Amino acid sequence: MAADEAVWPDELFADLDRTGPVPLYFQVSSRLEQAIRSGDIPPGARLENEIAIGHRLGLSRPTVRRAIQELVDKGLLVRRRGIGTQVVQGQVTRQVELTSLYEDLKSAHHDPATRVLTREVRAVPADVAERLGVAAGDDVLYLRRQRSTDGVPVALLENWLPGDLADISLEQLEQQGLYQILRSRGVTIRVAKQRIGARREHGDEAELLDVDRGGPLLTMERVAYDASGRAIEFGRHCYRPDMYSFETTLVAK
Amino acid sequence: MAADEAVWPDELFADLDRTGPVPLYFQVSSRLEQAIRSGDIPPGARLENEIAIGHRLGLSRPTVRRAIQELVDKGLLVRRRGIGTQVVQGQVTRQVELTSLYEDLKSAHHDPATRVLTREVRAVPADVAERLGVAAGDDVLYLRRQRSTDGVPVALLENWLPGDLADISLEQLEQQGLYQILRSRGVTIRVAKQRIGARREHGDEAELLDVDRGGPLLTMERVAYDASGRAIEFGRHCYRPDMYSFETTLVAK
DNA sequence: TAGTGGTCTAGACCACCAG
DNA sequence: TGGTGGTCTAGACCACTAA
Repeated sequence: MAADEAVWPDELFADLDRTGPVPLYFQVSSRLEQAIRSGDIPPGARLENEIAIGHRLGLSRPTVRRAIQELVDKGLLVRRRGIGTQVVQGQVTRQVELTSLYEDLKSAHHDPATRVLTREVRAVPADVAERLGVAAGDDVLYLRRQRSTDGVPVALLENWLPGDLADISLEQLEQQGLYQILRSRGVTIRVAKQRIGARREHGDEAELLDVDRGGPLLTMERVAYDASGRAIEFGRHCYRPDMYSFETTLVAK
Repeated sequence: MAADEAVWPDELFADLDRTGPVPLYFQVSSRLEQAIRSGDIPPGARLENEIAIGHRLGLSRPTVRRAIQELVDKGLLVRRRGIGTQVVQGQVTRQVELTSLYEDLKSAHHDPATRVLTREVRAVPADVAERLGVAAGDDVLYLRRQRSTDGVPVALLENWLPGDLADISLEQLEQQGLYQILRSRGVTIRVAKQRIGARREHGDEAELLDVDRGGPLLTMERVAYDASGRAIEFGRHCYRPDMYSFETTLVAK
């Protein structure tokens, strides 16, 4: 065994649950991720080889491989043929995930609040109809919300949803994120396509976001689709750049 | 066979190369991707089940599964247990990939050009030293470049590289992207962590980017690591928001 | 009930890299 | 030369969905 080989506590993986609904590869990868993020397995440490890990845990190599692959995709591990698998150097950061801003802020231990500025059913604008895949002139639900965290305005959110989702209540919107509401209605977002850019403030945005007139804003446009490929939501958001930015980890294929 | 079942031309997959270095799953996924992007397999079409595809192509199910998974991860296909695999609705967009801006622009059939504003070895600033993981006061290569496409300035790129990469020539920098130069030296980027934001123009940026004084700029900071986890490059870039934005496809796990 | 994808096994051969 | 990850096979059982 090499000197820099990681030898994690056996008990960390001793109690795999083979009867429950949680996949074995997920149990392994999530515990391994926790061990890395907590520093129990330090940056630069080498893992045992895949077959040895499998033997140690009583798992086949493909299952171990899949667990490791999860963390490679997250940018926590690096694999090199002929060398082995290592924990990456550098501090680990959170991924851009398919969650709403509300959940983003909540998981960062802030106190998010939503103020609904507009909620009405109206005819869909032409540019939105195209992105949402609905017929021109169809009724859609239009939302405009102001999102704050710890009392400071962070974002202005404009959203358009197909007419059959128009019965989302104002109370719900003030207490939950949009994606959370959709999930509770059995609508699950599977794919989203988004574009991040910047532009100058205009209209009432300076007042609502408490920024300088004509100052810079970070913008995001997104179309979200459910499992059947149907467009569920089109959003056009703008953020206070001193309060919010997008983090991503990219992994070469 | 269901009415909406996709039956792609057999000849599209008839000539799999089992001897060459290209993995079978990659041959399948790339041809399938092309068929989807070209519209030969239309949005909403259902694929055959995995075992049938495997039998048709003479491949085992895990190999077919992996090919399909590649396209699911790219947001081109959606899988549902008990239902099947479908091509997503909505136009397909390009992924944010681990390439440099130069290659981004070049692949979009534009004509990118680089003007090197500064290229010198200097002591590393404290904030950069931390991100690059080098000792305070170490010599690093500092680059400042102006990137244009079709004669219009698009971005200002500031980069810092460890001292042992300081012999990158000015001629190279004006003719290739930074990542391309690094690859030709055997340095391969494997993981990058980036943050996208916005801020106000300041200093000489208005002149160099041909934008209004104090106008909005799209910004990106990035640390890139090689396979061993060593930081290879720290970049601090700003973009003309009317000329550039970041597109991403997000897939729920 | 029949069909789908989700997971898992126990092997195999290969390409690449270090010593 | 020995060890590593990269790829591939040929099965198996299960959970979920639609008819």
